[in-house]
Amino acid sequence: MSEMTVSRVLRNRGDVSEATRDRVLAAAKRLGYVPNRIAGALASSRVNLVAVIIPSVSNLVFPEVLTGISEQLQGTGLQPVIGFTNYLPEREEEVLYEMLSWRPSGVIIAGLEHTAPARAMLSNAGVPVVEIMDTDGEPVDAMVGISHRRAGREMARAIVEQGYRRIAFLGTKMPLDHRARKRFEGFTEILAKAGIEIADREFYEGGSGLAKGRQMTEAVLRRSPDLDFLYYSNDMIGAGGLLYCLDNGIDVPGKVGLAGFNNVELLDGLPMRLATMDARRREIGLKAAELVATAAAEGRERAEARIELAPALSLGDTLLRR
Amino acid sequence: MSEMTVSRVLRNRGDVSEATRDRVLAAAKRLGYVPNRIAGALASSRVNLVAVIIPSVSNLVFPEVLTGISEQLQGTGLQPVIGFTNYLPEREEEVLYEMLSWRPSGVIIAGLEHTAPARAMLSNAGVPVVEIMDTDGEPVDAMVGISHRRAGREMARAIVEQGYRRIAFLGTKMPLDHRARKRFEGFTEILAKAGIEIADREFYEGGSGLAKGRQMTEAVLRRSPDLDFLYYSNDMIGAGGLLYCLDNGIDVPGKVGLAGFNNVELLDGLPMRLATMDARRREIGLKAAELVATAAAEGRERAEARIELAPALSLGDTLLRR
DNA sequence: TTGAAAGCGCTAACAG
DNA sequence: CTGTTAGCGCTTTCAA
Repeated sequence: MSEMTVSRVLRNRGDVSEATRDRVLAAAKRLGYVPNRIAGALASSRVNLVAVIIPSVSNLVFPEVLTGISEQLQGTGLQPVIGFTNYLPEREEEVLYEMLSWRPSGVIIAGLEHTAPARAMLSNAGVPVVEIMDTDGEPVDAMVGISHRRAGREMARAIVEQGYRRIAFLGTKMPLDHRARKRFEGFTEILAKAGIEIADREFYEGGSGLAKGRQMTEAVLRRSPDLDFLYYSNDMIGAGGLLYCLDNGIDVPGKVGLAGFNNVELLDGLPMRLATMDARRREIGLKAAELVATAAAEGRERAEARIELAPALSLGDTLLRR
Repeated sequence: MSEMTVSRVLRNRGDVSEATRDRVLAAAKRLGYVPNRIAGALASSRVNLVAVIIPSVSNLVFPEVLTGISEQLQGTGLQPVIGFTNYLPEREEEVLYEMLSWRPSGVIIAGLEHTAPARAMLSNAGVPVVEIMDTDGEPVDAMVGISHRRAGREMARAIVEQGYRRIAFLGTKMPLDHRARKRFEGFTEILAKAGIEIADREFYEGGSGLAKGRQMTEAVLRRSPDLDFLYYSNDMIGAGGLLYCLDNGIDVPGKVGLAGFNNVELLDGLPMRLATMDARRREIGLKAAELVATAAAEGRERAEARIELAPALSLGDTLLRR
């Protein structure tokens, strides 16, 4: 029997007689044969891999996106391959180069901001590229996400409507985090329209966590005791802030209102529900994977879509009318 | 100039004159050339990929392991490629097959329990295989982790020593989660030696989170109001339980002591520090990656090591002498 | 339904 | 320091 016949059986392609097929399968199993996709890919110029490039996996944000991607890719024959950038543009460039050298069937990459060489690689990749999470900008090919500017604006509107006036922002140092920056910009834009200026701000570096939220909250309230609202760049530090306030007998949301961002499900179950905004992470993953899978299946070189999901505001118990 | 010279420049191999090198690099950059690793790998039978197979990334446990792996692999020229099994043995088998078909330079896989075909694939892979997280069992090649039986035993000892007697276990349904099961076994073993039987138990399915911890705690305390200790299978549900107790005026650790597992840093900052046990996740990732990298660099087909790290008990504020 | 030949884009090995 | 030749393990294409 020729290797050709074996190849046909293993790929379920072309016509092979039952008898031959069974013999091949039996032999493959007995020998523990695992086909060499490297050779297969080279010969067919088809690779069943989708490159997924995200900043990190400790952020609580990305696991859900990945879940969506995995789920959607099930059954398409495509496999996600994940790479991490640690929020470093140069690292992103390296990872992208590395992944493209494997000629994946598509690329899903977080954010719209990339170095010039990275953008060049993406537009020359010859496969569908979906930029995710953010829609405030121009994608190389397709994008799926929410507008973080809008998210910031909507939260600001809700806060102003409830009568809060002495408002502080607490979040990451932003040069690296474009999405947090855009939320901040949208946020201050609406405040400005209402004649309000950010009363104080507090930034942190390193991992977020409840403890970090406590520290920051203590620091900012000590510095500006008259604050009546704290807007956090994520739920984790927001939850820390909430716990700090409760521990210290600070009336929430009467004396101080609080809001976070992301709608982290893990945190349901806090003493109060933190006001937050759902970033639609899972849906972003699902949709991005669908775009890639469809385009790849049709042999298109681009996905070409712009999908903006609406961030969903939830007021919880910490942003109430007083 | 021959393609061979180009290849040499791009791989930094062999002697090439400065002038030629510069010309090649310039041309590569200008053309946006990205080498085809598929062809390269086929020709050289060298693949700079390390397969990393873990259950999921929403577990809070695995992100840290991945961080350790990524970190250690930096600079070795090796790249981790991650696959998810969702705790399903059949899925693990598929993912493993898929990954091995790319002929990675090494495999890092969570757990010691695999289907027979999966074990066969691992032992025939011809590359170093490191099984991580758990050391209670026989590895195919190498293993790095903690003994979950021992972790359960040590926690039980600490609890018994503090005089607790009416002890409940709260955790996942265990058929899928071997490590939780082993902790439970170690735990009950020590209790039995002290003449104590588990007073109650409560299991859950689906994602863990604070809310789940609250529900379970309420349910178990309602059913068995005389409990004096709750041992949770992870910190997240433990934290939920803690918040429940505090909200309901239950004296912790006076009336009820609490302990979790994992030492999730994110949760530092709760009103009380939960007793827990550090599973040494980051170090496991670091060590596993080091084993693979070393073996791969030396061209060995096996890593052959058994590294058991000691789980570190921290008593926090919820497992105090009363 | 099966087989034979050619070649995917690169690198090992050797020659110049 | 640079070039040539062969071939990695498959799939495509065409012939039988």
